[in-house]
Amino acid sequence: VKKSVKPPENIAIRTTAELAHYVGLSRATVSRVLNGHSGVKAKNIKRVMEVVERTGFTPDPYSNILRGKRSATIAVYLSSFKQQPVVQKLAEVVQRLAKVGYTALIETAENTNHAEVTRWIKRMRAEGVIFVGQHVDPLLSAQVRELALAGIPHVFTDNFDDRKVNVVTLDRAMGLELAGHHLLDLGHRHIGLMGIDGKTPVELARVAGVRHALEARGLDPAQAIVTLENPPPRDSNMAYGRECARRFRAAPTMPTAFVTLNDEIAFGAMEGFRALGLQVPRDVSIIGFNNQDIAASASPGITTIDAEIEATAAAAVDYLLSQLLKGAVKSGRKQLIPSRLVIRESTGPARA
Amino acid sequence: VKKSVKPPENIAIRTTAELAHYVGLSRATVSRVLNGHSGVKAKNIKRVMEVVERTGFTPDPYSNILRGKRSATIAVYLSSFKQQPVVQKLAEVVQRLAKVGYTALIETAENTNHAEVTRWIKRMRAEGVIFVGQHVDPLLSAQVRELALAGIPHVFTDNFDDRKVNVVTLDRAMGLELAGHHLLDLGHRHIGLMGIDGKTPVELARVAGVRHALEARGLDPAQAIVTLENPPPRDSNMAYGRECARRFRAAPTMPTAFVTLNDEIAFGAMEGFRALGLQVPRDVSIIGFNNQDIAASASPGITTIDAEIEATAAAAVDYLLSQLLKGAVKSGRKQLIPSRLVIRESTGPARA
DNA sequence: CTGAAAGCGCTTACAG
DNA sequence: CTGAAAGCGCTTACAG
Repeated sequence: VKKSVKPPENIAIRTTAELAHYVGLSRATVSRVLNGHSGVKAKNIKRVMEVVERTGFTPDPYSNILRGKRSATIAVYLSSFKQQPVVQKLAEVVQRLAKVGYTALIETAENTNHAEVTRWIKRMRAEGVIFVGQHVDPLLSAQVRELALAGIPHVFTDNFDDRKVNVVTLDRAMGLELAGHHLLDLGHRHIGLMGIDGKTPVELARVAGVRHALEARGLDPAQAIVTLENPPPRDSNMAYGRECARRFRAAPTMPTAFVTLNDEIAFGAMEGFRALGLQVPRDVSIIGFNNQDIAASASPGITTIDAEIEATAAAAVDYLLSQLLKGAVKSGRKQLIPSRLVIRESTGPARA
Repeated sequence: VKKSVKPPENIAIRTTAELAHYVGLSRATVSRVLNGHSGVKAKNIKRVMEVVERTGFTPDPYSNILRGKRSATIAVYLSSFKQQPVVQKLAEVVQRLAKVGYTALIETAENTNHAEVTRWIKRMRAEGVIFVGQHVDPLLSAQVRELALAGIPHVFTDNFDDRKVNVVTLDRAMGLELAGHHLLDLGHRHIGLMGIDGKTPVELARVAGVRHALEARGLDPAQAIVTLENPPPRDSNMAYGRECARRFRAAPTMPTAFVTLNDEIAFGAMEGFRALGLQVPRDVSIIGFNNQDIAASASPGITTIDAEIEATAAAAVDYLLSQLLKGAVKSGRKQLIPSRLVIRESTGPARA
């Protein structure tokens, strides 16, 4: 064992072989020190660690992956980069994965064909997949099944229309039910819907939430829920809200309260009603959805249902990790994240 | 060479060795086919490709990285996940990298110590780094220098206060200069600043932009630029804008036009002035910054300076790639992305 | 035109 | 307590 000369500060150690040579030990022993194995002379541990700390040497992760170590990598497949909430959820997921030592590999439906998802995931040796955003391609079902066969677990963070798929998503029905009760408590008896006209499962769940609240009070949903016969086109959310306000005002039954698809529509509606001489919440109450910045910043602040992006991302990541930990690939598990109503100033007592 | 039996559809081929065995050839030949090398019998090419296509086999990337192939990986280091524009720029960067075959590895200053950035990048074998968001830690300078020594190129997508560092960022001074000229064209002679009170280099550049516009018309900036002696605290941008409006209204000199730090402040200011009985743009003109959704959706639409997030991300990625391509690590390069004024309805002729 | 062998960097039985 | 050797999956000189 030759004494190591006091080295220059900028010495670069790139491999365990170099490190071993430098400290006058074998690669095996150096590796043992690096991995904290017992049965190495204290003197040698010290000698190795001193150099490691000084040079910042870290073993090449790729050789270990090659040897069969897990890649510590999770694929995140986005519906799109263009949508604000999707990107926000992505950020949350990436962050949570990082905290438990996983690196996220990100891909979009915009770049890759849905049919290639599986191949991409396998090629990258990802240990699991998280789907973020609204994925609609039914081909994805087959892909997910193929992944399961390959022992790769998955989870969707938004509704995906397939019984066999794992989904963690916000309980929107619950959110709307809370909104409904809140408005009923305030004495409202006619509730207008804005932007919730579609027939998608997600939107139907929202309507069902309002209906439940009404039925719980013995009210007739068919009579209490008011929709526009002729909703305007929806290019800009705010403009849509403004125009909805105008049309509701002109409609035969003008409700005293509204629930909306999102905060921007709610904001536009507030503006619209104000322009028509109505005051919020004195004359009209309005509830948003998502609890975006705008809901807190608007004046009056908008009562809204929180999107629970953090909780959803956390639950999705946790569920994926639990599959990974158990080495069990699950399917068909549905988890609903409870909704939360954030009460601000845009809702008030119904006018007598 | 043994004839391959018609295989079951779900055969799994995981390595070139398995593939070679399956088609009755050597790993070397299979590898040649996989990499499109010439000098393989057409019959054998066909035989291999047929199985590759059916099974979706892709060679393990990690073994190639181990052999010295580039990792096709770029580190993206964020200041924070909490800021909207940072996350947006991240999305743009990730997307652009993906398009040219690079995978982004994402890390935040929130999780990692600035002092560990270099180590993280080296450990992950990233080929380069993109810094996104406002990084303030001066320790980062040393890290970047260390990266350069290791042959790893970098670029910042936001101002970073170090001459030796590569930066691609929006020409904010130009944006404000355009805003200034626009307002002067409309006859305004007193321009109020909202949210641009700080003494940071970025904010000083903004003020300089307005000053240039004024000086180009022979006006005295000291007289034309109006600031609040007592700006309110800035917790919420919208609330800040509203309160600024109130204080300017009460101040000795009430400007006829305003430039603001961002669209939300502009929005709040519009609300604030409206609440005071002033109309936009009849009585007051207001210019935002960033061209966020809210600027387009507001009513009136907000004249604003586009943040050019896409152009900035594109230029940053391009610059990093060019370094990678040339194998040359550069330093001290500053690139300004030209600003663009988006004229909407919140600006109009100065009242006589 | 094809195959056997070497080698990328690491860790872990195995042998001492 | 330590080291020489094997092996992860791939590609590429080298030899035929």
